[in-house]
Amino acid sequence: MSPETRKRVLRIIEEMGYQTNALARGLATRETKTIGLVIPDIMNPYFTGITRGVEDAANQRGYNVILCNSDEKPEKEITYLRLLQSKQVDGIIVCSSRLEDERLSSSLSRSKRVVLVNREPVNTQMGSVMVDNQGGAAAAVSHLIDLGHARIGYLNGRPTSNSTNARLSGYKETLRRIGLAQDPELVVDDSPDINGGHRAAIRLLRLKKPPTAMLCFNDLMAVGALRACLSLGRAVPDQMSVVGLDGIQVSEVVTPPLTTIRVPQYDTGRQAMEALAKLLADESLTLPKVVVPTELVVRSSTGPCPNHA
Amino acid sequence: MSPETRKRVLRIIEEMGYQTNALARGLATRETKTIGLVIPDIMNPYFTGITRGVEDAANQRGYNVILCNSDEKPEKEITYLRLLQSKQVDGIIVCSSRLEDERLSSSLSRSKRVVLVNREPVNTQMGSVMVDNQGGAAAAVSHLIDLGHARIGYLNGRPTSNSTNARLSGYKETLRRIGLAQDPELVVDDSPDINGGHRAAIRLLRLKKPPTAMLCFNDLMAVGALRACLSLGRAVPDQMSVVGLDGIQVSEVVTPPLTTIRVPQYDTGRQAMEALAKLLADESLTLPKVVVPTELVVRSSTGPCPNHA
DNA sequence: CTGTTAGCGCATTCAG
DNA sequence: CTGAATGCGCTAACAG
Repeated sequence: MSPETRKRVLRIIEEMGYQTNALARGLATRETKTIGLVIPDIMNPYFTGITRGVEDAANQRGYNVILCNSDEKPEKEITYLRLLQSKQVDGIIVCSSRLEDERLSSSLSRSKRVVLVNREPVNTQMGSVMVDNQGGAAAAVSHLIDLGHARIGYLNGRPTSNSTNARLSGYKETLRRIGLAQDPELVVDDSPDINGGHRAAIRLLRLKKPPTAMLCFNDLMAVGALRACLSLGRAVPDQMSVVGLDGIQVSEVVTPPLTTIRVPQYDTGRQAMEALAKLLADESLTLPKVVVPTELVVRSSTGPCPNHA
Repeated sequence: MSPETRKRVLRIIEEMGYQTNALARGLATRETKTIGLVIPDIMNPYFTGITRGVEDAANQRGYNVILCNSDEKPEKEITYLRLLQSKQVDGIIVCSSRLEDERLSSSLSRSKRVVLVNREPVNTQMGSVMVDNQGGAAAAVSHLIDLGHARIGYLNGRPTSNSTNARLSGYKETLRRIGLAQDPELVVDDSPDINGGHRAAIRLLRLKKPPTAMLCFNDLMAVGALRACLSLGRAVPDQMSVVGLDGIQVSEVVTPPLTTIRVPQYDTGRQAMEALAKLLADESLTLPKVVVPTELVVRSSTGPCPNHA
């Protein structure tokens, strides 16, 4: 055909909004430019940040992301994993999976590229992004010890979560390292949200020998603890110090602003996607394993130990 | 083959984790069981709730959702829309689009099923889910008037957004209906976040004749306003009433807890997906158009007008 | 370097 | 009712 006709045809095609069918392309090339993201719950601000980090990094590299909320239910997680693979996603990022190693790896086809967030890889083909939860909790405890606190309570989340265990052991480890007594009644479990924090804090406050400071599994629990102190008439930080973990937005908005350990959610997500992109680009590369650091943010919910002053 | 062999083959297939290739199926059936969700920003708690509502309803119906953050940038939105269509999603939900009608409809192929959230449909083939923003703002103003306030400031968001305009006109409309004077200097624009609210509130508080109450475009701005009051020494609600809009989680956690207009984000998302599913199921159905109601939640940031008492 | 063809893995159609 | 052929729209390998 003449070059002129050709041009006209191309322009018309453009005008009519023609776009190549990505399904057909995917079938032919075995590349969909789509990845799957499995998280417990997008409504949890912690995972919201991760999601945004993943999406930005993905978009930048020409990938789309399919969002899956597992609600920490193993069956839901497995169903999503199957679905994602049947949709031929190029890779999958799984956050805070609660599946046993066995079920997790059997739900993933051997060839699928996977990056785990907040969980040790279950085989040698997965990348991983680990937040330094243990170090974060340790820094929080050290901060309280520096302020003179010796009886430090810990509001634990649900013990089945990886982050929970890492943070708990950061707490215990630090107490031991410093040589402080560990009173088992100072560690209480509850759901990792505001209500759970409230309940757990009340239990601690009603102890015969209550702690002078409380470290909380996450900021949401810390907010609940703040409220518990308020309702029982304990002034924060004068009579009770409270420190959270995560550094979500509410932590700076509550009264008093929360001393917390900032965990860079956005960056975690971004790194996860970058690790996945590396796996996707180069098969034989050494597995990406990144550790995301945490940072102590001192605000107004912690102060010197009253008895100690 | 023998039925026994057959059984064994099927079992092996099952064990090896075989799953049908959704790409190939999609190519053949022209149905991908995937939808696209375009929102400004998942980090905004308002959209987080919508997203979860969409995802739940989608999952329940066997759909996956591709998440797209547009950051309210027209080019980004258009790019995503093209991408989603090239991936042959069955339908698209677009939240708070800032595109002009022309560009929005030309970015969508005529056959694609679309549901708009917080925006009037631009043609007769789209479904829509509208939050009753105007009614919500009106209820907030009425609440303040009932408390005796006559000078009511309004912290407006960016005037290019649909929600902003609806809320602003709810405010103006109510003042007019009651017969209260409208002082233009009582309406200030700023970015719809904590810092924007802080700045805007300061401007209002420094007026020669400051208002006795402030209505804020959203809860984030209201939190900023609360802080502004604190920093300028105005007691809330004794010297200044503040009301927010949205009912996100922070609104109940700040001090004092915010009186606000609750907008059911989750339900908005859910309804949007249900509307889309209807469009997908039945071509000739009357277009789903749903209006989501709002609800006044009175907490502790509003009180009687001091001069009036 | 351009133009043609086979095949990706399904669903659907048609024949047996 | 079961089994083989056709095509979905694209890319890749191939031939001209």
